[in-house]
Amino acid sequence: MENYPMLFPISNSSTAMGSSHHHQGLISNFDGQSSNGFLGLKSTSTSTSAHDDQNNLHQLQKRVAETARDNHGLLSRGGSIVTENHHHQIGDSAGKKKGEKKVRKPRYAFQTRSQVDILDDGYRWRKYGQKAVKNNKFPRSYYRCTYQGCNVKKQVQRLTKDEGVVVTTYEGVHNHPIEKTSDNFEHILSQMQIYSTPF
DNA sequence: CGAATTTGACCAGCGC
DNA sequence: GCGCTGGTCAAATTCG
Repeated sequence: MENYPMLFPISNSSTAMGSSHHHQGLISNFDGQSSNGFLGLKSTSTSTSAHDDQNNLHQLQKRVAETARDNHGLLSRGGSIVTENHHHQIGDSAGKKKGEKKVRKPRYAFQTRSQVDILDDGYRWRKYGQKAVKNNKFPRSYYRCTYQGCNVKKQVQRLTKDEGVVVTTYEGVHNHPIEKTSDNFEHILSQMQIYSTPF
């Protein structure tokens, strides 16, 4: 597709997981189990169609929640990041070794309000797949970090309704510095502050 | 010309 | 065991 110009950088950058400040979106409300937990910023439509969206999201949550409970400690209520251990050996190709077949990789999911699917977090991603999910008219995109040895995967899914809501799920941890610089929203903000500092 | 996308096929896990 | 859903690969294509 054509690359959309970044209207406004999403502040999901920073150190991703580890930031004490809360993000906009959140998907990890299993212990809280609040109905509007992951829909905090998104007003739940009174329409019954909203059920589909939630259902779809529910699946994602379910998986994440499952492992989240396992880790327990990693999941902080109110936090915007959830961890999930996933098992997969087919992919990665020549990445895994013997022994760890059921290696569960941590998965971090969070929701963001954005018009574009591609959230630039400073890393280089290569799309390796796109699948349509049921109950969702929008396809889910699968990305992978292009850094050698970095098997970090990312998938982006948006809700059928409210295309403004995008669910991004990170899998793995980057073991390399960010290529891009001065892309941090905070960094830009800082500069903006400098420029916008009244005297 | 090289790298990133696109898109269909293929495969594994799960439910019935 | 079969079929569905989700996830990945890989060839072809496009983009820079």
